Amino acid sequence: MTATPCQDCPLRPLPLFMAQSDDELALVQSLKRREQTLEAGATLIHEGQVDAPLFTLLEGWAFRFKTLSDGRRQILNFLLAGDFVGVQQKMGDGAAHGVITLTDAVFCVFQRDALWTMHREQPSMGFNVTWLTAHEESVVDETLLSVGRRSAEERIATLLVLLYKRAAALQADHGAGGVPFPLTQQHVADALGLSLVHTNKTLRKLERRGLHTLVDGRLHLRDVKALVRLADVYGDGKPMPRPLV
Amino acid sequence: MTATPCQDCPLRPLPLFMAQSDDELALVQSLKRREQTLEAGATLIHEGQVDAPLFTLLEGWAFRFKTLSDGRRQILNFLLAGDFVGVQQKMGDGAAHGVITLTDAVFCVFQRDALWTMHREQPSMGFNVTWLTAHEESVVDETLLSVGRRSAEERIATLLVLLYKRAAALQADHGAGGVPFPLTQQHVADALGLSLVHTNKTLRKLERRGLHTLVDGRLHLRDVKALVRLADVYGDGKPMPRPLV
DNA sequence: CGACGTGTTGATCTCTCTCAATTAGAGTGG
DNA sequence: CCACTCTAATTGAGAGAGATCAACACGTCG
Repeated sequence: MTATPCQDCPLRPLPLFMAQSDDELALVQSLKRREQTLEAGATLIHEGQVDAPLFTLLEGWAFRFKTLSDGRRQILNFLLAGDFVGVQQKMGDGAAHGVITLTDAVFCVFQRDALWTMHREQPSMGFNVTWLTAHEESVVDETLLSVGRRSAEERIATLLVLLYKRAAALQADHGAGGVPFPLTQQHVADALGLSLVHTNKTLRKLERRGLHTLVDGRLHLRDVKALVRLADVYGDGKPMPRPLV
Repeated sequence: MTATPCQDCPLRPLPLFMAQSDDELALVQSLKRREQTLEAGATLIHEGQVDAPLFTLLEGWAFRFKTLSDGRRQILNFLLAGDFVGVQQKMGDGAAHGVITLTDAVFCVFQRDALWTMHREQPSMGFNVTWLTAHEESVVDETLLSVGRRSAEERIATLLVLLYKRAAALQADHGAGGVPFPLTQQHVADALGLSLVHTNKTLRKLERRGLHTLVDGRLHLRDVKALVRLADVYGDGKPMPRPLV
């Protein structure tokens, strides 16, 4: 439980994050409650939980999800280092989604009213939070497009390309040596609205075609061109620089 | 083009919206550029458009969508009076989604930097925007759950229930006499990731079973209990009071 | 009156799901 | 060191929900 001072946050050096003023840093520091370490597969937020605090994912992978009462599960999006969790259930009846870790993970925990304090004391950070939230929505939008209108092959290609880009952006080598891929096929299935079996078959098909390899928890894209063509994603999909909160 | 003063905004009396201080009203008023009236089926924002301003929907219905290059379209969510449009494409490469009206509609247009000004000058409003954005994401989350994990019947039931509640909340009679339902079956199909034909058959099946009626552009829920059971939505789905921006 | 958009219905077709069984690796305990 | 167990990945076979193809009905509108 040795909380890293925000000043030394491991996220700060990453090119993905914008510089913070001293004031902003001090404010975040003052709102930070503690750090929370969870092992892989642990639940950070239960579906329907009330009063969940706010989190920033410092290290590791996690995902947000919703389930139907008979157990069918839909993964809403994946959370990587720097992602913000918990803005949604602010106010009102509790979390509409759960959060579970994919790997051992470290979260930065903020008290519940931090969101408002941040807006009030440092509007620039409030603005960043708005932007971050909007950006997360656009990620969900893209997944909805996949699940609603892409074939199984296309969905998988899209997921591989987008997750690869996000993970690569967090690495020094920008993904040259592949990126960690801590999802089981069940996670992929739940994220794309597919069955486990069909996910497996489709994944194997793409792999046999030489589009990617997936060994030992690491993802390599072997034929980005073909994957992008399948995925039909706009632009180069590179994430924009994001504000750090 | 007689712009309504925000003071007299038709949205304000609605129970759904929170009271605004005079300062807040004055600020919004100062940021408001003009009103824009569009007829049904018109494009407010083109997919990929850059520099789109911010909008609030004052009157009518619209929807956000994305398309694949071969024309397959996914509707991301529906916009009703009071909804905010355009936070997403702030910053960076342009809108990731398009917006088209379903009915004749009136939008309140804000200059592009209004988002930042609002945060800076009135943090309470900035906070509201964050919250509104997060809330919209949760609507998309719910749709993703539908499209990913619900059967065609369940998806349609969910859409009917949720749209009904949203529309009813905007009416004085709270939906007693049904609510307007300006979607064609193609819209329903595009929102739920179904084909037009299958949407029609499923819609008819539910209607024949007496769960709802859909005549003359108005939706009546005849058996809410059964619809909710099919939809498997948590809580009573009633929208929470929302901040007005 | 013909063109068009929307809704409706029947007949196939196929993509994806479900069921079932097997393999491989990682732990655990004897 | 060897069962034994568990989880994740894999593959085949059959079934089914939903897609596609094709017609037709109805109203509006120029």
